[in-house]
Amino acid sequence: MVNKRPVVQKSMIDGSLGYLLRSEGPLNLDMSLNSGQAFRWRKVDDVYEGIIYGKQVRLTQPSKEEVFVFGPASRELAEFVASYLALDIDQSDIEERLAACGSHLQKAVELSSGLRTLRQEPWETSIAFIISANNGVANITRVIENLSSSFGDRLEGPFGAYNAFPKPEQLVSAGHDGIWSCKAGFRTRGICEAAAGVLDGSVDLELIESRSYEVAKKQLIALRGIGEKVADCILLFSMGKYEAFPVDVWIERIVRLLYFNGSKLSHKEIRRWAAEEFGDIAGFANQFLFNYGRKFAATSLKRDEIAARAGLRDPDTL
DNA sequence: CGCCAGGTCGGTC
DNA sequence: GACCGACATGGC
Repeated sequence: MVNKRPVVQKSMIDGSLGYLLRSEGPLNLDMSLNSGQAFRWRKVDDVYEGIIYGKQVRLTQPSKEEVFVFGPASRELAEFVASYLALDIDQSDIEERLAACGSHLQKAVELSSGLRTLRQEPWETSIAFIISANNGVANITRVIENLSSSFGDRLEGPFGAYNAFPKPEQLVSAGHDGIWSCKAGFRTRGICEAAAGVLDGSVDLELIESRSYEVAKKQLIALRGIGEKVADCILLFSMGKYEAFPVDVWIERIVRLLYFNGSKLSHKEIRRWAAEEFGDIAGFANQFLFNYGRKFAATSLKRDEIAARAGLRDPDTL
């Protein structure tokens, strides 16, 4: 799955110095940064500004399989960016294998070719997806921003001041009230406990990452605010466990519609089905199916219409 | 007012 | 095991 190291070279675009990263296969930077995996990227024209490993970066996609990292980025940072974007993953191979899984996946891949599964930082990703529980993307983004501006380090970057995502000790000293004031709601307790655990060492995210998918998932689920779905998101988006298949409302809808004629199906059954169907690349399939499901929603394909398409009389069975 | 959002938890049966 | 209501918050 992982082939060559991505090519990183010093370069210049429109008079700006920086590094050019070459991707292994299709890449759609815009889609990859705005597909609900990451919550802190801001777009201005065709330039994306974000924070990777605490460093402020600006990216753009000058051509089909390239990313430009605006200077003054070091080679080391450029390589972090390449790793974050998972440019070393052979995306052509992934997309071909998924397309071979059937016409639905083929369409889903066609729709979102170049959608990468990012390799983010486990700590920030864990908190972000604890926040995601029964929440909308706009709200999740707002809470993460509130936490960062209230408790993260205020830093001067090459493109202006910015706030790093708070470290565990910063969230611990923020306390329950501090986190609550960031509008985290009932997820506050989970955030507090996760921060305390990581700080005192009883929760070791690196160690969890080094375990098998099954063991790592059990250890994550032991934490408050992390259930099956959130654990799978953390495992997939930050720990390279590509067999993880997070099942949320969107995945449930699209899987039921495309593969089960709209009939009811428990989340457990969906996970089992995905493991059977996609095996070690279920996580990539999940990303494409999720985008596919969201696309339906964007084109105002609501419950009734989905039901009609699936040939159902009762949209309530959806 | 209602329902929904990249769900989880602590009850029940 | 499985099902169910409560849970903060904001948008529509």
